[in-house]
Amino acid sequence: MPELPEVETFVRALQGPMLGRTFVSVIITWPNLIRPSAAELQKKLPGLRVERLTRRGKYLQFRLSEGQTLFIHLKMSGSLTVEPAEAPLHRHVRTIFNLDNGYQLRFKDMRKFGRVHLVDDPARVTGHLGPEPLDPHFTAEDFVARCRRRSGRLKPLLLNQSFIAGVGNIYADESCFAARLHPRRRVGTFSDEALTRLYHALQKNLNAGIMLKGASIDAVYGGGQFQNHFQVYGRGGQPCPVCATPIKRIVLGGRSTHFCPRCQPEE
DNA sequence: AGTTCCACCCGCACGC
DNA sequence: TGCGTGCGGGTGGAAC
Repeated sequence: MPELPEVETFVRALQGPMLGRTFVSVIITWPNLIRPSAAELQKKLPGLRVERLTRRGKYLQFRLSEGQTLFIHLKMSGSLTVEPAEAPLHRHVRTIFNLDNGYQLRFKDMRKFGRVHLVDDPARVTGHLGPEPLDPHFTAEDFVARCRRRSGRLKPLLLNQSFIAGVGNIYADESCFAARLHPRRRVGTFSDEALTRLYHALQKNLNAGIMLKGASIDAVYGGGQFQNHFQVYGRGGQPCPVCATPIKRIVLGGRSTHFCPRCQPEE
């Protein structure tokens, strides 16, 4: 379910319980999620220690001893908890990582879209990702230049992880609204100024999401508060907070898309 | 001849 | 019962 801010929230919550811990064993109840294979994870992971826990795009990245890296992608419905081994097990837990202190890292994923990767070369998993939108080295000029090399429609481009990493459906819609750009327009039709507005809108919304511990829009992930600050996402038919025109909902690139037809004119 | 774009689709649960 | 929907993204064929 998470986008960048929600994944970041998981990373921060898990750092305390996970840093310095050593994996003891792995229990796999749904092998299809594991890459390269369930057998390989069970063979290689025991004895490896968590040295760093970070995020790259929407991946959680566990830097392990012996140069190994564990990636977890939560996709639409995944979540992670650290619980005592004796705590009741939820039926949607797909992978259980036993730790050296009697606790377990539990990967729960109702829809089974998530992925677990254990690799020696991180680039095999995240090498295709575009820049981090909140990286201070990634400037507005970089963003505009990147846009100038593309020809597609705006929103599908923002959702393309090889164009920019970590942006999903909510933050794309909210950022297009904040920058007053129609999500279906071709990116080449926007001025440098418009794209610079979008760059700042993305940073502002992603940072707000992180501050509020992400958005909780269903029962799978709770605790975040960003859903209370949506301007357009999920608000089809309701008045635009700026001009009171009803928010439109369309399908774009296969995803529901929300915008104000007056604040975000097409052409 | 690549490269880019876009619809489709992958389990599952929930609400109308 | 049935259908539409979903905080993602890989795939493959179509279109530049």
